[in-house]
Amino acid sequence: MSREGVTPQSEDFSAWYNELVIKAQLVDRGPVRGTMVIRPYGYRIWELLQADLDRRIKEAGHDNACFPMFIPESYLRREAEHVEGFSPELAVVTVAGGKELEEPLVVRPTSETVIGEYMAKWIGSHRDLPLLLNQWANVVRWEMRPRMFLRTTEFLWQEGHTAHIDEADAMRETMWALDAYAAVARDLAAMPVVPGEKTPGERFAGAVRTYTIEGMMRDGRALQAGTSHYLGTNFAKAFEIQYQDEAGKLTLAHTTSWGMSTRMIGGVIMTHGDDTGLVLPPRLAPYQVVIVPIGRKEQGEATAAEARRLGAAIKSMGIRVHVDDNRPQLSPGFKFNDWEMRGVPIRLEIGPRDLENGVATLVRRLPTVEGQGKEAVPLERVPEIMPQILADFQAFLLARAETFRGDHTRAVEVWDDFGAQVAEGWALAFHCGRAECEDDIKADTAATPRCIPAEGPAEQGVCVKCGQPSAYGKRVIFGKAY
RNA sequence: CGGGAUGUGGCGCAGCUUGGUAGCGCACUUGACUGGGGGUCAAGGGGUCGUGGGUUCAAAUCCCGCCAUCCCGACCA
Repeated sequence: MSREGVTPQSEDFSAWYNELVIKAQLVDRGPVRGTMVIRPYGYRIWELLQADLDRRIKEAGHDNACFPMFIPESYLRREAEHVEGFSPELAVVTVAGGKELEEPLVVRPTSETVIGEYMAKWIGSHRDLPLLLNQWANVVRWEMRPRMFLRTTEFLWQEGHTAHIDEADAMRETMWALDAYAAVARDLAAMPVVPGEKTPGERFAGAVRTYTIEGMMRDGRALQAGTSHYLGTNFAKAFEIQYQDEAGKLTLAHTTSWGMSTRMIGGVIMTHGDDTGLVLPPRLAPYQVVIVPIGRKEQGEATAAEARRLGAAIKSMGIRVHVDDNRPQLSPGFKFNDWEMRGVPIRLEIGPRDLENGVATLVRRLPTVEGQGKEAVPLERVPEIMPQILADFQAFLLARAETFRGDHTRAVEVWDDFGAQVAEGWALAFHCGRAECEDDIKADTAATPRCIPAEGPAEQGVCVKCGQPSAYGKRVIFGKAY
């Protein structure tokens, strides 16, 4: 790792990512394998995501709650598929208070089981439904191969858990959550995503149907950025979540669960970042604007004073701004590079020359249609134009990501073209729907079915791999995934 | 769990082959100059060399064990 900057993304994407998350001060390595310390700069991004999603969740009628992180091991066992799916990655506490425990405690990998137990307790009548719960929590999954944000041993997320009177209502809920995730990804993260259903092989352990939003990273790989599950009556059976219907008959509830995690931050990094470092969409940037005063002595005092005054004016517009006036040991050039690496959307420079001319020098993190290089903006106009500049930059990032995804997605008709396409991006292909066939494809190309896109046109064909008739009535997106 | 690598001031590394005073760059502290794209000079502070044992007059260096982390593959939000 060199002192200046990061390994260029174009040279080694993986090294770029690993260095960048540390150097941009988003995270530090945790003391335990696979864990991360989320530093203030990274945590602020999470808070911004969280604030928006939490608002949506509450507006749609859900209430936040918080369940214990320790789950009796026996709970997990009650749903056969669920326990089978999670067993390999559980952290289990067997000793506590200096004594061997009678029943081991699992550190929650997700909370369907505990919450199911309490749903059963709290639901009696059809009038108790729907029960709409959400919790913001940390969960632990002992993953084989950790990667900052994308797959850490412990991560933060939100998990929604709901119980409904019937399948139709539960499915409405499932799709509501998926839409909310797509909206957060698109509107905040400027990350275009494809909503769709997972194939049976990729389904959540214990779900009847799993839905996902898939984003494309700048190396062409796919990232599952949020999932929503219709759990049918699987957990209702296991935990006896039932209600008396209007006729007085005891009936199983239909449940859902849905989650979005700190992985989304990894998605932001890999959707927008470039050789220079992070590129943060304004709506998620801890600092939307950074002001760098230039000059020493009296000049420095004057520019710093103006920078602070301008900073206050910009802040009063509701914009997150930082004045970099407390690091006299660093040269302006260093600061420029530093803030670019850390992904700040807009930089304002105020030097003696600017002051003479009554302007600030404005620089965008990337050249956009609105502005290319540096431009001088009259000081008094800066605050009023800033909201639009930020909005334009946000829109530019989304459009750029959409273009990138379009350029790296192709329909593939024959197996000979498949490998090359998934090396670059996504392949839209027909598939027979057989799990063994998915496995063959994965063994050959490392690609997996990412989703059956909700928006995909109805089409029939033959499986790109084995030639059998296609399933699903449309093409499936294949890609290499994180 | 397989394959590869690494553990030496805060960070990045050299030193190990051939045992003998622990070194370099960056960062940090102080001062001066400098400041519009990763400054210059000067003077400083800071290290049980991952860990346990062994060999030796003497171990960062040689031998054995252990631990941890990272990277690449098989599982996953």
